[in-house]
Amino acid sequence: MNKLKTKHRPGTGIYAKGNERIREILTAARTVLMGDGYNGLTMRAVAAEAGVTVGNLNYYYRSKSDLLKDLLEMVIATYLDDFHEIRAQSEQSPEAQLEALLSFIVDDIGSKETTLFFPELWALSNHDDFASENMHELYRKARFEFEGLITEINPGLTKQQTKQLALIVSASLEGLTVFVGHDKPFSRQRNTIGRLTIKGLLDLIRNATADDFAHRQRR
Amino acid sequence: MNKLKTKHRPGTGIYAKGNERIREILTAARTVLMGDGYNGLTMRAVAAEAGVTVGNLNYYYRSKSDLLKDLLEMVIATYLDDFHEIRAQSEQSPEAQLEALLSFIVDDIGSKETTLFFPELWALSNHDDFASENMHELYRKARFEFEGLITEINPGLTKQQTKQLALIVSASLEGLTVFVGHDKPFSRQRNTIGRLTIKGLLDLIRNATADDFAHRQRR
Amino acid sequence: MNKLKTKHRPGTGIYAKGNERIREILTAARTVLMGDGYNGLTMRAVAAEAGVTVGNLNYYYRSKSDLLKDLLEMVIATYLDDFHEIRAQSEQSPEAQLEALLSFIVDDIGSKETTLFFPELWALSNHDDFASENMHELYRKARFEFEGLITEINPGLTKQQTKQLALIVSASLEGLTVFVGHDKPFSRQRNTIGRLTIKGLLDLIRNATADDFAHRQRR
Amino acid sequence: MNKLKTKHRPGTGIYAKGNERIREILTAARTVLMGDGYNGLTMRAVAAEAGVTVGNLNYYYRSKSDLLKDLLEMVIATYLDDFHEIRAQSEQSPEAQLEALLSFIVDDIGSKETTLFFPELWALSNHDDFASENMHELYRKARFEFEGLITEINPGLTKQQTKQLALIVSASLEGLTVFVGHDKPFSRQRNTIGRLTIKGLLDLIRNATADDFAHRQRR
DNA sequence: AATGAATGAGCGTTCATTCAT
DNA sequence: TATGAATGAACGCTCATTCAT
Repeated sequence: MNKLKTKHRPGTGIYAKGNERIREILTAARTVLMGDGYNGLTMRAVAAEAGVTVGNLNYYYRSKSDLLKDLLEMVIATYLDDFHEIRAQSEQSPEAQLEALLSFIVDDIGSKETTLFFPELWALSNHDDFASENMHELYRKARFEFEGLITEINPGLTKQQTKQLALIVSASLEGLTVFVGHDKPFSRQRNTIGRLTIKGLLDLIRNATADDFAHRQRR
Repeated sequence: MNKLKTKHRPGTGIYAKGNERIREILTAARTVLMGDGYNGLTMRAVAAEAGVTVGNLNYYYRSKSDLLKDLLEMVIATYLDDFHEIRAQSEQSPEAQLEALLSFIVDDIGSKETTLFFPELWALSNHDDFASENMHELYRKARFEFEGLITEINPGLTKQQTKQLALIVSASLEGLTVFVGHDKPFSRQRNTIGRLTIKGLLDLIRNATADDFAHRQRR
Repeated sequence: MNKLKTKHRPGTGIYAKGNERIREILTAARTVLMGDGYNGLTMRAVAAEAGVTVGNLNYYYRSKSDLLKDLLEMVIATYLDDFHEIRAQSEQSPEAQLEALLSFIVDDIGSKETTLFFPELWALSNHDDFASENMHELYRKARFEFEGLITEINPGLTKQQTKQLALIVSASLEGLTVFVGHDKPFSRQRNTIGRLTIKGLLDLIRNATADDFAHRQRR
Repeated sequence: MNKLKTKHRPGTGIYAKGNERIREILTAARTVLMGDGYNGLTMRAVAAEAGVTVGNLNYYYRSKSDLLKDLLEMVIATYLDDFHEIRAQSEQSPEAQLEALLSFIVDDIGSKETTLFFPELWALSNHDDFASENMHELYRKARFEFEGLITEINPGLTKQQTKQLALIVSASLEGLTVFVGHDKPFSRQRNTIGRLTIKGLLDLIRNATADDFAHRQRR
């Protein structure tokens, strides 16, 4: 299902050793990206972090852009994996399932990785098409999970209305990152704020009617 | 009131000519930052955009860091100015006032400047203390406007609860940037999604009780 | 007698104010040269030290080279002035007079100014003709003082032999700078070492015979 | 015995090719330093002289300071090597041995390399700790050679007195550099002046008594 | 699969100098 | 006299990338 189109140089990463190197390189790249931002993501820094020479890094990744692509795909794939796992575990009411899902996201926002990675991704997506496409694909898949549950909770909504609600749910939580993420000013209130945000979203989903989606004239 | 501590080289920008150059430089820097991201924000690029030599740019800004500081302060100050203007114009019910304020923010999210600037700021704030402090000061002042209105709408809330609601309001809207911002995949649905998000937030504010803020044990 | 051919821009330094500025600039330049070496002697550094703008500094000195020339001449002239003063005070035996003169030089070597200035001058003289000429003129004048006394002490020597002895006297003392100068490893033994060096030189002068100057074949 | 702690980038200069490049670079750096002084010692100039790109120069030497350190150590080590060779060859009387040693130094002062290098070193040592330390270490080792011979010539001296005489010997010769060095005003009289200086020093050593080192009150 | 060597462009910054006012 | 503004070259250094081995 995950047709991962890896960007490392064709003919490399064939044997176990090379394959492992690639994994080390990508992990190192993630570390560097989170630590110093995209600005600090240099081939040299990645090579040093991975304990590899610059020449060798360029053997696996012919260009920095290729490395970035694989890096983004790897990190994003990781988030999707986590996501699928969570959903599989739930066997409760749709509300409870959605709440659990959103709670998981709030918790995840508190992790260092997520707090540091996503802002880089958001910024990158404004200047890099590849980053933009992959990011939106990630969010699309995440919203897909929400949409199923939203339909169960409020079956009267049209497909598009459901999608719009899913978008709001996703965006509202993402917006918390900068404020309650790891080491952020309100990280200690993450739980309270997260739960309250989720409550508001669940209420919105439950009570939404066609009227709420009507086009209104701007004054 | 706005004690702007500019960072350009002391002794420069005194006459009209120099002062205007500084303005040109900052505008150019903003353009470059939004166009190519922080990564593309080089002294040479700014100088070229401003139609100035590198030497002259360094005459006004001794270091790139100083330039960035003034740039952030300028852009952030602009947002605060807009903000104060909006609030002054309202003489309606608190709900209507808050709705107007949030609608303004949603509209602003649709502007190219905001869509491109804030993700850079979020990313930067993870690696640069100055950016972090100024960003959070901006948001603090924005929330301050919300808090007054929230108190009027729901006077039963404690100070802290009000603050937490204001944070949720701010974060939920900011989160929309990546999805309904300028040239983003859902920018054409910005109005509908924005209004719906605002509705959910207003409902949350109206109906919030002390219970909603209670600490619940995590499993 | 001192036909100081100042190098500052013609037409400047005419009035008292400008003249004083020039003095301030030269003092500042000397401070910078001694503090940071010739390498640190930049127009900007001198201007800052003198409390003057770069533009104004270039008004007085059209080029860095002109400033350096005046600086060298000023500092060297100062040394010559000191020198003449010393000699005038002596009314003792030639040996005592010479000893007093050399003692003065040893003391002077201990001063921060001399310790820092002369090595710069020696290095400069290898790459800058002007510096070389002025330096050697200074030493020539210094040796001239020695030569008169040496002749009195040992009248049997030819003119050239006297000159050669004067050169040895001068060089031997200058060589101490790097070792017993201000803040140098042996600065605390400056007195003992200086006196012993002087003793050796006086003995050499007293006992020198024509034989000592004979050309001997190498190997 | 020579624990040369080279400062070039770790991981470089391993193969013959790289090692030779380093040698070329250091030679080029020496040439530039002697030709244009420390002031003219730029990375670009060294790279050009060595026939290497700036990038490649920085590959071997991460910083100019590292390059300077290796340069100083190399040149200084060369002088020490010469020194040790000379001493080994002598099997004559102590006076003759010392005279030979000092004659060698006088000859060396006449070489272009020494005439140009040492003044730079003296100036540098006033502003650069590394240069200062290495320079004084060089002189310390040189004096060590003298001290042994002085003790043989005049066994009645204390250790400290011997050391002071050695210092005078060293300083007196070094002081000649500026006057009788290569292309200096009195370079043609180097031999005569050198021999006479050496004679004075040998006499001083022979005749020195404890009295000469007594502390005398300054008037 | 991996190394060290090398390139050339570009980075932020400083410099001596010029100029209009 | 003196200022602030401006230039263009050069500085030390880092970068992504290439290449021979």
